[in-house]
Amino acid sequence: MADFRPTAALRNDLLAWFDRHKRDLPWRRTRDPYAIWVSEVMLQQTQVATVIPYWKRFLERFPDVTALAQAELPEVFALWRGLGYYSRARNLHRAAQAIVSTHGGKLPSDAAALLKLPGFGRYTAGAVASIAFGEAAPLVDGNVARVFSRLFLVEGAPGDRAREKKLWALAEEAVALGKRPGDWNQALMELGATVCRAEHPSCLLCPVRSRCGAFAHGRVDELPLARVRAARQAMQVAVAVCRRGETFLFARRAEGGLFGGLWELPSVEVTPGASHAQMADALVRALGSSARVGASLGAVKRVLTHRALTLELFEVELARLRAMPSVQEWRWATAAEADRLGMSTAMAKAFALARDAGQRTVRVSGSRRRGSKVSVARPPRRRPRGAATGPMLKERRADP
DNA sequence: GATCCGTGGTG
DNA sequence: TCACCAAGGAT
Repeated sequence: MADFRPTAALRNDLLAWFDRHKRDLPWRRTRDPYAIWVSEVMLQQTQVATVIPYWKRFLERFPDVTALAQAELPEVFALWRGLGYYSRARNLHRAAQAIVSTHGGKLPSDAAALLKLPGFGRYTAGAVASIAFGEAAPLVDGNVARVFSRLFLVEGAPGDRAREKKLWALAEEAVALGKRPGDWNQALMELGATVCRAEHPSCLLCPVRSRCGAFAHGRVDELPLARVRAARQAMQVAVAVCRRGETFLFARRAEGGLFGGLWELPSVEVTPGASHAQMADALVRALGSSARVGASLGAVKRVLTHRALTLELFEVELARLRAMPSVQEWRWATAAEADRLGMSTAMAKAFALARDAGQRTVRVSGSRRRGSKVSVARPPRRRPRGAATGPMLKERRADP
Protein backbone atom coordinates (compact mmCIF):
# COMPACT_ATOMS: atom_id res chain seq x y z
CA MET A 1 0.00 0.00 0.00
CA ALA A 2 1.30 3.43 -0.90
CA ASP A 3 2.64 5.72 1.77
CA PHE A 4 0.60 8.91 1.61
CA ARG A 5 2.95 11.77 2.31
CA PRO A 6 3.86 15.13 0.74
CA THR A 7 6.08 14.64 -2.32
CA ALA A 8 7.56 16.78 -5.07
CA ALA A 9 5.30 14.98 -7.55
CA LEU A 10 2.22 15.93 -5.57
CA ARG A 11 3.41 19.52 -5.48
CA ASN A 12 3.97 19.61 -9.22
CA ASP A 13 0.56 18.16 -10.02
CA LEU A 14 -1.28 20.52 -7.73
CA LEU A 15 0.65 23.62 -8.83
CA ALA A 16 0.05 22.78 -12.49
CA TRP A 17 -3.65 22.46 -11.76
CA PHE A 18 -3.61 25.76 -9.84
CA ASP A 19 -1.92 27.60 -12.69
CA ARG A 20 -4.63 26.41 -15.01
CA HIS A 21 -7.76 26.57 -12.85
CA LYS A 22 -7.27 29.22 -10.19
CA ARG A 23 -10.10 31.69 -9.83
CA ASP A 24 -9.57 35.27 -10.90
CA LEU A 25 -9.87 36.98 -7.53
CA PRO A 26 -9.21 40.71 -7.11
CA TRP A 27 -6.52 40.24 -4.46
CA ARG A 28 -4.68 37.90 -6.84
CA ARG A 29 -4.20 40.84 -9.18
CA THR A 30 -2.04 42.74 -6.73
CA ARG A 31 1.30 42.16 -5.09
CA ASP A 32 0.74 44.87 -2.52
CA PRO A 33 1.29 43.20 0.88
CA TYR A 34 -1.19 45.55 2.53
CA ALA A 35 -3.96 44.65 0.08
CA ILE A 36 -3.18 40.95 0.47
CA TRP A 37 -3.21 41.31 4.25
CA VAL A 38 -6.64 42.97 4.20
CA SER A 39 -7.98 40.16 2.03
CA GLU A 40 -6.63 37.50 4.39
CA VAL A 41 -8.27 39.11 7.41
CA MET A 42 -11.59 39.49 5.63
CA LEU A 43 -11.43 35.89 4.45
CA GLN A 44 -11.13 34.52 7.98
CA GLN A 45 -14.21 32.36 8.47
CA THR A 46 -15.82 34.19 5.57
CA GLN A 47 -16.48 33.04 2.04
CA VAL A 48 -14.82 34.53 -1.03
CA ALA A 49 -18.01 35.79 -2.68
CA THR A 50 -18.95 37.70 0.45
CA VAL A 51 -15.56 39.33 0.79
CA ILE A 52 -15.05 40.69 -2.73
CA PRO A 53 -17.25 43.83 -2.52
CA TYR A 54 -16.05 44.60 1.01
CA TRP A 55 -12.42 44.31 -0.05
CA LYS A 56 -12.90 46.64 -2.99
CA ARG A 57 -14.66 49.29 -0.91
CA PHE A 58 -12.08 49.00 1.85
CA LEU A 59 -9.10 49.38 -0.47
CA GLU A 60 -10.74 52.32 -2.19
CA ARG A 61 -11.27 54.14 1.08
CA PHE A 62 -8.02 53.00 2.75
CA PRO A 63 -5.54 52.46 -0.09
CA ASP A 64 -2.52 51.93 2.16
CA VAL A 65 -1.44 51.25 5.71
CA THR A 66 -1.10 54.92 6.53
CA ALA A 67 -4.61 55.76 5.39
CA LEU A 68 -5.99 52.99 7.56
CA ALA A 69 -3.85 53.96 10.55
CA GLN A 70 -5.09 57.55 10.37
CA ALA A 71 -8.77 56.59 10.10
CA GLU A 72 -11.18 56.77 13.01
CA LEU A 73 -12.26 53.36 14.22
CA PRO A 74 -16.00 54.00 13.68
CA GLU A 75 -15.37 54.57 10.00
CA VAL A 76 -13.46 51.29 9.81
CA PHE A 77 -16.39 49.58 11.51
CA ALA A 78 -18.83 51.18 9.11
CA LEU A 79 -16.95 49.66 6.15
CA TRP A 80 -16.88 46.33 7.95
CA ARG A 81 -20.57 46.30 8.76
CA GLY A 82 -22.14 43.02 7.70
CA LEU A 83 -18.87 41.07 7.55
CA GLY A 84 -19.08 39.88 11.14
CA TYR A 85 -16.34 39.14 13.68
CA TYR A 86 -15.82 42.83 14.25
CA SER A 87 -12.72 42.39 16.39
CA ARG A 88 -11.01 41.67 13.07
CA ALA A 89 -11.62 45.29 12.06
CA ARG A 90 -10.40 46.62 15.38
CA ASN A 91 -7.24 44.52 15.23
CA LEU A 92 -6.61 45.47 11.60
CA HIS A 93 -6.79 49.12 12.61
CA ARG A 94 -4.53 48.59 15.62
CA ALA A 95 -2.02 46.65 13.57
CA ALA A 96 -1.94 49.40 10.94
CA GLN A 97 -1.11 51.92 13.63
CA ALA A 98 1.62 49.65 15.00
CA ILE A 99 3.06 49.20 11.50
CA VAL A 100 3.21 52.96 11.01
CA SER A 101 4.69 53.69 14.42
CA THR A 102 7.27 50.90 14.66
CA HIS A 103 7.83 49.55 11.12
CA GLY A 104 7.95 52.77 9.11
CA GLY A 105 4.58 52.06 7.51
CA LYS A 106 5.69 48.83 5.85
CA LEU A 107 4.49 45.37 6.83
CA PRO A 108 7.17 43.15 8.33
CA SER A 109 8.13 40.61 5.66
CA ASP A 110 8.50 37.46 7.75
CA ALA A 111 5.96 35.33 9.56
CA ALA A 112 7.63 35.58 12.95
CA ALA A 113 7.43 39.38 12.97
CA LEU A 114 3.90 39.45 11.55
CA LEU A 115 2.77 37.10 14.30
CA LYS A 116 3.45 39.81 16.88
CA LEU A 117 0.87 42.18 15.36
CA PRO A 118 -2.76 42.27 16.55
CA GLY A 119 -5.03 40.04 14.53
CA PHE A 120 -2.17 37.94 13.14
CA GLY A 121 -2.39 34.32 14.19
CA ARG A 122 -0.38 31.46 12.79
CA TYR A 123 -2.55 31.20 9.70
CA THR A 124 -2.58 34.88 8.71
CA ALA A 125 1.15 35.28 9.40
CA GLY A 126 1.88 32.31 7.14
CA ALA A 127 -0.49 33.52 4.45
CA VAL A 128 0.91 37.06 4.22
CA ALA A 129 4.52 35.90 4.54
CA SER A 130 4.18 33.30 1.79
CA ILE A 131 1.80 35.06 -0.61
CA ALA A 132 3.05 38.63 -0.30
CA PHE A 133 6.73 38.04 0.53
CA GLY A 134 7.56 34.60 -0.86
CA GLU A 135 8.67 33.13 2.47
CA ALA A 136 8.36 29.34 2.72
CA ALA A 137 5.95 29.72 5.64
CA PRO A 138 3.34 27.01 6.24
CA LEU A 139 -0.34 27.64 6.81
CA VAL A 140 -3.31 25.54 7.85
CA ASP A 141 -6.86 26.79 7.42
CA GLY A 142 -10.10 24.85 7.19
CA ASN A 143 -9.44 23.97 3.57
CA VAL A 144 -5.89 22.76 4.14
CA ALA A 145 -7.00 20.74 7.16
CA ARG A 146 -9.65 19.00 5.08
CA VAL A 147 -7.38 18.44 2.07
CA PHE A 148 -4.56 17.06 4.23
CA SER A 149 -6.95 14.92 6.25
CA ARG A 150 -7.99 13.21 3.05
CA LEU A 151 -4.69 13.19 1.16
CA PHE A 152 -2.64 11.91 4.08
CA LEU A 153 -5.30 10.08 6.12
CA VAL A 154 -5.08 12.35 9.16
CA GLU A 155 -7.44 11.06 11.83
CA GLY A 156 -9.02 13.05 14.64
CA ALA A 157 -11.69 15.74 14.79
CA PRO A 158 -11.21 19.51 14.49
CA GLY A 159 -9.87 20.82 17.78
CA ASP A 160 -7.92 17.64 18.49
CA ARG A 161 -4.49 18.82 19.58
CA ALA A 162 -2.59 15.92 18.07
CA ARG A 163 -4.40 16.42 14.79
CA GLU A 164 -3.53 20.12 14.65
CA LYS A 165 0.10 19.32 15.34
CA LYS A 166 0.17 16.75 12.53
CA LEU A 167 -1.46 19.14 10.09
CA TRP A 168 1.01 21.93 10.78
CA ALA A 169 3.93 19.51 10.52
CA LEU A 170 2.63 18.31 7.15
CA ALA A 171 2.15 21.91 5.98
CA GLU A 172 5.68 22.78 6.99
CA GLU A 173 7.10 19.72 5.28
CA ALA A 174 5.14 20.31 2.08
CA VAL A 175 5.85 24.03 1.69
CA ALA A 176 9.56 23.38 2.08
CA LEU A 177 9.65 20.83 -0.76
CA GLY A 178 9.93 23.40 -3.53
CA LYS A 179 9.57 26.98 -4.66
CA ARG A 180 6.50 29.20 -5.00
CA PRO A 181 5.34 28.87 -1.38
CA GLY A 182 2.56 31.41 -1.83
CA ASP A 183 1.14 29.62 -4.85
CA TRP A 184 1.47 26.27 -3.12
CA ASN A 185 -0.46 27.45 -0.09
CA GLN A 186 -3.11 29.04 -2.28
CA ALA A 187 -3.32 25.92 -4.43
CA LEU A 188 -4.13 23.84 -1.36
CA MET A 189 -6.85 26.26 -0.30
CA GLU A 190 -8.17 26.55 -3.84
CA LEU A 191 -8.44 22.79 -4.12
CA GLY A 192 -10.31 22.65 -0.83
CA ALA A 193 -12.67 25.45 -1.80
CA THR A 194 -13.53 24.26 -5.30
CA VAL A 195 -12.85 20.50 -5.57
CA CYS A 196 -12.08 18.88 -2.23
CA ARG A 197 -15.19 20.41 -0.66
CA ALA A 198 -16.63 19.39 2.68
CA GLU A 199 -19.82 18.12 1.05
CA HIS A 200 -19.87 16.37 -2.31
CA PRO A 201 -16.20 16.65 -3.24
CA SER A 202 -15.47 16.35 -6.96
CA CYS A 203 -12.94 13.59 -6.76
CA LEU A 204 -13.23 12.84 -10.49
CA LEU A 205 -11.96 16.36 -11.21
CA CYS A 206 -9.20 16.23 -8.63
CA PRO A 207 -5.67 16.59 -10.00
CA VAL A 208 -4.16 14.58 -7.14
CA ARG A 209 -6.71 11.84 -6.53
CA SER A 210 -4.20 9.19 -7.56
CA ARG A 211 -2.10 10.34 -4.60
CA CYS A 212 -5.02 10.65 -2.16
CA GLY A 213 -5.19 8.25 0.78
CA ALA A 214 -8.90 8.78 1.41
CA PHE A 215 -9.73 8.17 -2.27
CA ALA A 216 -7.67 5.01 -2.31
CA HIS A 217 -9.38 3.72 0.84
CA GLY A 218 -12.90 4.89 -0.02
CA ARG A 219 -12.91 7.17 3.01
CA VAL A 220 -13.46 10.54 1.34
CA ASP A 221 -16.89 10.95 2.94
CA GLU A 222 -15.71 10.13 6.43
CA LEU A 223 -12.61 12.36 6.55
CA PRO A 224 -12.15 14.75 8.18
CA LEU A 225 -14.17 13.66 11.20
CA ALA A 226 -17.10 15.90 12.10
CA ARG A 227 -16.68 18.64 14.62
CA VAL A 228 -18.62 18.41 17.86
CA ARG A 229 -20.40 21.71 18.21
CA ALA A 230 -21.79 23.30 21.34
CA ALA A 231 -25.55 23.72 21.45
CA ARG A 232 -26.88 27.12 20.44
CA GLN A 233 -28.19 29.19 23.33
CA ALA A 234 -31.25 31.41 23.29
CA MET A 235 -30.62 35.06 24.04
CA GLN A 236 -33.29 37.70 24.46
CA VAL A 237 -32.76 41.45 24.43
CA ALA A 238 -35.13 44.28 25.26
CA VAL A 239 -34.48 47.22 22.94
CA ALA A 240 -35.44 50.83 23.61
CA VAL A 241 -36.68 52.94 20.71
CA CYS A 242 -36.31 56.53 21.88
CA ARG A 243 -37.43 59.11 19.33
CA ARG A 244 -36.87 62.83 19.43
CA GLY A 245 -38.27 64.45 16.30
CA GLU A 246 -36.54 62.80 13.38
CA THR A 247 -33.76 61.32 15.49
CA PHE A 248 -33.31 58.15 17.52
CA LEU A 249 -31.13 57.52 20.54
CA PHE A 250 -28.16 55.22 19.97
CA ALA A 251 -25.60 53.77 22.35
CA ARG A 252 -22.16 52.43 21.59
CA ARG A 253 -21.42 49.15 23.30
CA ALA A 254 -18.38 48.59 25.45
CA GLU A 255 -15.41 47.04 23.65
CA GLY A 256 -15.11 43.29 23.74
CA GLY A 257 -17.80 40.66 23.89
CA LEU A 258 -20.76 40.33 21.60
CA PHE A 259 -20.96 43.19 19.09
CA GLY A 260 -18.23 44.98 21.07
CA GLY A 261 -17.75 48.61 20.13
CA LEU A 262 -20.71 48.67 17.77
CA TRP A 263 -23.63 51.08 17.88
CA GLU A 264 -27.10 49.90 18.82
CA LEU A 265 -30.46 51.08 20.01
CA PRO A 266 -30.12 51.06 23.83
CA SER A 267 -30.56 47.46 24.88
CA VAL A 268 -30.56 45.20 27.87
CA GLU A 269 -30.32 41.42 27.93
CA VAL A 270 -33.20 39.65 29.66
CA THR A 271 -33.98 36.08 30.58
CA PRO A 272 -35.15 34.17 27.49
CA GLY A 273 -38.92 33.98 27.55
CA ALA A 274 -39.31 37.13 29.65
CA SER A 275 -42.73 38.77 29.40
CA HIS A 276 -43.30 42.27 28.07
CA ALA A 277 -43.77 43.52 31.62
CA GLN A 278 -40.49 41.95 32.73
CA MET A 279 -38.70 43.45 29.76
CA ALA A 280 -40.19 46.87 30.49
CA ASP A 281 -38.93 46.59 34.08
CA ALA A 282 -35.49 45.61 32.83
CA LEU A 283 -35.37 48.64 30.56
CA VAL A 284 -36.29 50.95 33.43
CA ARG A 285 -33.64 49.36 35.64
CA ALA A 286 -31.03 49.83 32.92
CA LEU A 287 -32.01 53.28 31.69
CA GLY A 288 -33.03 54.80 34.99
CA SER A 289 -36.24 55.83 36.64
CA SER A 290 -36.87 58.61 34.11
CA ALA A 291 -37.59 55.99 31.46
CA ARG A 292 -41.21 55.51 30.42
CA VAL A 293 -41.72 52.28 28.50
CA GLY A 294 -44.57 52.36 26.01
CA ALA A 295 -45.87 50.08 23.31
CA SER A 296 -44.14 47.03 21.93
CA LEU A 297 -43.01 47.56 18.35
CA GLY A 298 -42.49 43.88 17.60
CA ALA A 299 -39.50 41.56 17.54
CA VAL A 300 -36.56 40.67 15.31
CA LYS A 301 -35.02 37.21 15.31
CA ARG A 302 -31.46 36.51 14.29
CA VAL A 303 -29.40 33.32 14.50
CA LEU A 304 -25.65 33.42 15.12
CA THR A 305 -23.37 30.41 15.29
CA HIS A 306 -23.69 30.03 19.06
CA ARG A 307 -26.77 32.09 19.86
CA ALA A 308 -30.35 32.53 18.77
CA LEU A 309 -31.08 36.22 19.29
CA THR A 310 -34.52 37.71 19.86
CA LEU A 311 -34.67 41.50 19.92
CA GLU A 312 -37.91 42.86 21.40
CA LEU A 313 -38.51 46.53 20.61
CA PHE A 314 -40.33 49.00 22.87
CA GLU A 315 -41.13 52.66 22.55
CA VAL A 316 -39.34 54.47 25.36
CA GLU A 317 -39.37 58.07 26.47
CA LEU A 318 -36.41 59.21 28.48
CA ALA A 319 -36.08 62.45 30.45
CA ARG A 320 -32.37 62.11 31.10
CA LEU A 321 -29.52 59.82 30.21
CA ARG A 322 -27.53 58.11 32.87
CA ALA A 323 -24.23 56.30 32.69
CA MET A 324 -24.37 52.60 31.95
CA PRO A 325 -21.34 50.34 32.23
CA SER A 326 -22.31 48.61 29.01
CA VAL A 327 -22.37 51.92 27.08
CA GLN A 328 -19.32 54.00 26.23
CA GLU A 329 -21.03 56.71 24.18
CA TRP A 330 -24.50 58.07 23.39
CA ARG A 331 -25.77 59.98 20.40
CA TRP A 332 -28.91 61.00 18.61
CA ALA A 333 -29.03 60.19 14.92
CA THR A 334 -31.47 60.39 12.06
CA ALA A 335 -32.27 57.28 10.07
CA ALA A 336 -29.84 58.39 7.36
CA GLU A 337 -27.08 58.98 9.89
CA ALA A 338 -27.81 55.66 11.54
CA ASP A 339 -27.00 53.88 8.30
CA ARG A 340 -23.44 55.13 8.61
CA LEU A 341 -22.99 54.03 12.21
CA GLY A 342 -21.36 50.67 12.70
CA MET A 343 -24.24 48.44 13.74
CA SER A 344 -24.58 44.68 13.68
CA THR A 345 -26.91 43.18 11.12
CA ALA A 346 -29.26 42.15 13.93
CA MET A 347 -29.49 45.72 15.20
CA ALA A 348 -29.80 47.15 11.71
CA LYS A 349 -32.84 44.94 11.21
CA ALA A 350 -34.26 46.03 14.54
CA PHE A 351 -33.73 49.68 13.67
CA ALA A 352 -35.43 49.19 10.31
CA LEU A 353 -38.44 47.84 12.18
CA ALA A 354 -38.43 50.79 14.59
CA ARG A 355 -38.10 53.31 11.77
CA ASP A 356 -40.88 51.74 9.72
CA ALA A 357 -43.13 51.58 12.75
CA GLY A 358 -42.75 55.34 13.01
CA GLN A 359 -43.57 55.82 9.34
CA ARG A 360 -46.58 53.61 9.63
CA THR A 361 -47.88 55.67 12.52
CA VAL A 362 -47.69 58.76 10.38
CA ARG A 363 -49.59 57.06 7.61
CA VAL A 364 -52.26 55.79 9.95
CA SER A 365 -52.87 59.27 11.24
CA GLY A 366 -53.08 60.47 7.64
CA SER A 367 -55.64 59.18 5.21
CA ARG A 368 -55.05 55.62 4.12
CA ARG A 369 -52.95 52.86 5.60
CA ARG A 370 -50.63 51.18 3.14
CA GLY A 371 -49.09 47.77 3.31
CA SER A 372 -45.96 47.28 5.32
CA LYS A 373 -43.00 45.04 4.75
CA VAL A 374 -42.89 44.26 8.44
CA SER A 375 -44.78 41.12 9.23
CA VAL A 376 -44.79 41.53 12.97
CA ALA A 377 -48.16 42.30 14.50
CA ARG A 378 -48.12 45.61 16.31
CA PRO A 379 -50.24 46.21 19.38
CA PRO A 380 -52.31 49.41 19.56
CA ARG A 381 -50.23 52.49 20.14
CA ARG A 382 -50.50 54.30 23.39
CA ARG A 383 -48.66 57.38 24.47
CA PRO A 384 -46.23 56.97 27.28
CA ARG A 385 -46.90 59.28 30.14
CA GLY A 386 -44.81 61.41 32.38
CA ALA A 387 -41.69 62.28 30.44
CA ALA A 388 -43.03 63.88 27.30
CA THR A 389 -41.95 67.42 28.15
CA GLY A 390 -38.70 66.60 29.90
CA PRO A 391 -35.55 68.65 29.41
CA MET A 392 -33.51 68.24 26.26
CA LEU A 393 -30.93 65.54 26.56
CA LYS A 394 -27.26 66.26 26.34
CA GLU A 395 -25.59 65.10 23.16
CA ARG A 396 -22.80 62.63 22.68
CA ARG A 397 -21.76 61.42 26.04
CA ALA A 398 -23.15 60.45 29.38
CA ASP A 399 -21.30 61.07 32.60
CA PRO A 400 -18.52 58.55 33.05
C1' DG B 1 -7.80 24.40 26.19
C1' DA B 2 -12.51 25.48 25.73
C1' DT B 3 -15.26 29.34 24.40
C1' DC B 4 -16.48 33.27 22.27
C1' DC B 5 -16.97 36.17 18.28
C1' DG B 6 -21.16 37.23 12.79
C1' DT B 7 -22.73 36.48 8.59
C1' DG B 8 -24.42 34.45 4.29
C1' DG B 9 -24.75 30.33 1.50
C1' DT B 10 -26.33 25.64 1.04
C1' DG B 11 -28.90 21.32 0.89
C1' DT C 1 -36.86 25.44 8.81
C1' DC C 2 -32.53 24.11 10.18
C1' DA C 3 -27.89 22.39 10.76
C1' DC C 4 -23.66 22.96 8.95
C1' DC C 5 -19.92 25.39 7.17
C1' DA C 6 -16.37 29.10 5.54
C1' DA C 7 -8.83 31.78 3.63
C1' DG C 8 -9.16 32.18 12.47
C1' DG C 9 -7.86 35.01 16.56
C1' DA C 10 -8.13 36.28 21.36
C1' DT C 11 -8.79 35.10 25.95
